[in-house]
Amino acid sequence: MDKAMHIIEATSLFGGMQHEQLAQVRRIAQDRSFKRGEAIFWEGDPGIGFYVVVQGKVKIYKTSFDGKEQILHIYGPGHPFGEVPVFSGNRFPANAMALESSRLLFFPRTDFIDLIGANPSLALNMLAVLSMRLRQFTVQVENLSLKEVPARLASYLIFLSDEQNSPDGVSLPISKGQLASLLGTIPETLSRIFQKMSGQGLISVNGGEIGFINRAGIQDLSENGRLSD
Amino acid sequence: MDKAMHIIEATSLFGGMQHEQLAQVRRIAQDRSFKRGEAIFWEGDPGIGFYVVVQGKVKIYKTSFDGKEQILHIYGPGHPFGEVPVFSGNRFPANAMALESSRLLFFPRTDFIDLIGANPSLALNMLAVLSMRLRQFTVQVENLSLKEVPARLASYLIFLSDEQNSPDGVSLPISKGQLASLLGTIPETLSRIFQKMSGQGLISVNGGEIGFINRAGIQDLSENGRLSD
DNA sequence: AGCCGGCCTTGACCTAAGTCAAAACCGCAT
DNA sequence: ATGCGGTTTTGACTTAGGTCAAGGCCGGCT
Repeated sequence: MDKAMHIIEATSLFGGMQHEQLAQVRRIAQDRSFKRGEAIFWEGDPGIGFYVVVQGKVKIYKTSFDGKEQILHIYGPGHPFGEVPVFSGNRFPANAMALESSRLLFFPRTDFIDLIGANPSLALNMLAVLSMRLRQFTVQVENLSLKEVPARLASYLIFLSDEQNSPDGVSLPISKGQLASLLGTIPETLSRIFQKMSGQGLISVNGGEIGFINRAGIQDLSENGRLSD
Repeated sequence: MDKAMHIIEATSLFGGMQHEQLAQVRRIAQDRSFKRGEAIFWEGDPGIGFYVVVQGKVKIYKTSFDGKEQILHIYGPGHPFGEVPVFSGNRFPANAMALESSRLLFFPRTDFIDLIGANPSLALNMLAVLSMRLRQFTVQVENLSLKEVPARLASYLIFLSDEQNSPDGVSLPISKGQLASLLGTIPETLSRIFQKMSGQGLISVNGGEIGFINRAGIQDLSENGRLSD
C-alpha cells in the first residue's frame, strides 16, 4: 500500500480535490527519508519546495548566536512545512530537523505552483494553512511576551489534552528538554515548574506521563495565572 | 482624485493585475475611517473581511489578563491586515486600533474570495503576503525568546534605518511607549536602554530623533550582542 | 503667560528565571 | 548484572528586567 497516497488524501491541504487531481499531486511529490537528528534544511538555505510529513516528527527552530534554541513548531504526519519560501520566493526563515526517523514528501516549488494554477481550491487550502499558522504565531508571541513560564506550560498541557482527547492527563510527545525549548525556557526551569505544579496538587508527573489532578486549576493558570509558592 | 485607487494600484497584494481587474477590486472595497485611538476590531470578533491602510497608521496587538500589551505589527499606507479569518474562517486572533486618524479600505470576505477564483495571480499575491508575514513572525519570536532588550532595540533601529533609507540615523515613527510594547518590554526599561546606548557612544537621542554614532556597533549589538555596563 | 495632562525619565527595590556545577536517573549495549 | 551516555533533577547563586512611586518635560488650550 502507498502510505504517501493515504497521507495526501487525509491532509487538509489537499482537501476537496478530485481523484485525478490527487494523483497529480502524488506524481510531483518526491519521497525523502531522514534519520533522527538529521537536518532537513537550514535557515538561509534557498527554498525550492516544501515538505509534508508522512511518518515521524520534525521540529522547526531558531538558534541564537550563543547556542540557545527556540522551537517554533513540531509537526507530525499530515502536516506541511517549509512553504514560506515557495511563495515569498526566498530562503528558509528557520531550521528544520527530524526528531525521529521520518518519511517526508517533498513538493518542488514550480510543479506545485503550476498545480495551484489549475486548482483554485488548492490555493484556498494553502491560504487556510498559512492563516492557521499565523494564528498559532500570535499565540506563541502572546505566550512568550505576556505569560510566565508556568502559564505557558499549563497552556501547552491543555492544548495536548485537547489534541489527545484525554481530559485527565497527557503523555508528552517530546522530551522535556525539547519541551523547554518549545516553551522558550531551559530544562532546569521547566523541571522546577513541574515540581511546583505537583506540589500544588495540580498535576502528577511520572516521567513523560502527566496526570491532571485539578484540571480547572491548570486551565485557570494557563489563562489568568501565576503560580503561588 | 481617488486616493484609494492609487493605493490599490501601488499595493503588492494587487500587483500584476489588469486595469479592469483593479476596477473590480475598487468596486468591492468599502471606505472606512477611524479616529486616533479608535478600535478597528477586537480579538475574538468574527472576521467578515480584511482591511488595507490608505492613510494613517494601525497597530495589531494582544493584551494580557493584567493589562500588559504586546504589539504584533504596525501597518501604514498600502499594507493589508486582518486577513487571517478570511481564510481560516473564524475570529480575529488579535486586536486592531488606529494609532492616528486613518482611512482604510474594507474588503468583504465573500466578495474577495470570488475575486480570487477569477484571478489566480491574486491568490498567489495573497500567499506571498501571508508568507512574508510568517517570516516576520519567526523574527519576532526569535527576538523575544533569544535576544535581550538592547539587541531587540538595535535590530529595530537598523530595520528602521533601512526602511527610511537613512544610514546615519532614524526618526521614530511611533511613541517610545508604543515602541516598548512592540519590543516586548516597558517604557522604563526602554528609557534606560536608550540611556545606556547613548552612554556607550552608540547613538544620540533627541526626542524621537536617533542619531547613529557607531552604526557598526549597533549592527553588532543587534545580532551578537549584549550591552556591557 | 500659565496650567493641565500625557509622555518620558529616574531611582530604589524585587523577582522570575537564567547560569553553573554536581548528582541522580534511565535505557541500552556490552 | 555492569557500565556508559544522555537526560533530568537539585542546589546555590546571579542578573535582566519588571514594579512602584516620584519628578520632569513638553505641547496644547484657555
